[in-house]
Amino acid sequence: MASTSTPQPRGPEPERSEVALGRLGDFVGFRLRRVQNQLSRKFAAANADLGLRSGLFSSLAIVAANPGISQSELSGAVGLDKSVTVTIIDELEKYGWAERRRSAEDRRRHALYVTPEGDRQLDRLFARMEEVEGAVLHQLSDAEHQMLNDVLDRMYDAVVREL
Amino acid sequence: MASTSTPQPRGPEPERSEVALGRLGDFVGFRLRRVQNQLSRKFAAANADLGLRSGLFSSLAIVAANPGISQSELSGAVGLDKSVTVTIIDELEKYGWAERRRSAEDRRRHALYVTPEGDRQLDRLFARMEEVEGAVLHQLSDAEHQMLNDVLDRMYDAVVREL
DNA sequence: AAACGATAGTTGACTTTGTCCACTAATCTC
DNA sequence: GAGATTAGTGGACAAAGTCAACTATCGTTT
Repeated sequence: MASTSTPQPRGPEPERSEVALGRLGDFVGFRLRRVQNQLSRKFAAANADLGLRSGLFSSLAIVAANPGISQSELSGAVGLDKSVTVTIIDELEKYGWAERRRSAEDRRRHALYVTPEGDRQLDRLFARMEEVEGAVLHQLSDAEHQMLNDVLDRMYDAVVREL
Repeated sequence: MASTSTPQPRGPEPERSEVALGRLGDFVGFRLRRVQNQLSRKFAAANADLGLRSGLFSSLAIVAANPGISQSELSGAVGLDKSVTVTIIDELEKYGWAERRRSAEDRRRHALYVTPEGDRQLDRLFARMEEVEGAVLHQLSDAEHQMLNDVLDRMYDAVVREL
């Protein structure tokens, strides 16, 4: 991947203006989206040099945490379609960060594993992510941070359970 | 940090395939994305009958809260490109929910206004959004809800300020 | 063991969404 | 008035997700 030009994720700059939010400000979903948009924008900018496809990082992280996971399970965990997962694993293999191994018990399955090089890359990515989040989390006390994680987990459980 | 990452020795026991998050669980951005994805999915499903384009709802809400706002200002507020805003306003006008009026002072600008019908539609949409969020927020105490909003606002201010 | 349906992975067509660039009309500056 | 700037528009393009079909394996039924 030496010759291709790196795609630069740039977008409209976050505007600090005096626009009223109105009733929109009463909803958590709006605040959530706002923060999350900016965070992912920052993370993409920090990793623009690598030209990472979105979803690649989390997929790699999930595989690392679940050695031998199948592509279907990975799809479910990351929330992507199976077909998208295929192309992500393709890229991961191309980079040499992960590999497919046919499962011995069920030869339909591809058991996924992270390579040592993939582990190193993951370390780098996690470090960058920590850096990006650090500036934001610095605003929060430890208790608030903990509360936030806890609340978000409960919200996630609630919203997932009712589907 | 919350209680999520649990190293699982995945044995050949497919009781309930719980996927480990690993280090990913240490990041707020991940949790944020997770919850927000599910929430917006639910909201889209609740409004599938209307075939709403994404961003249309928030645009309408912003116009309602800022009568006479220009398209550029709206773009900045919602975080979309100007060209995208154009097509959104096109749709809003087609539905009869909003309208462009040429500004008298600056004839380049389109001052945007929500129609009475648009206001009624907005009421319906806000009601649905409340319904969608209600199931999730029900998990939270009032104090937690308040703290969540406060924390998210501070995070947003922090991430916006450093650009 | 042959046949059936179900599952894992793959591929390709299609839609949606966002980004970028060029063009116009109007405004502002000098 | 000339030239630069801004608001809005249109179109080309790329990234990303959805969907349906297809192959190969597996499990179960008969």
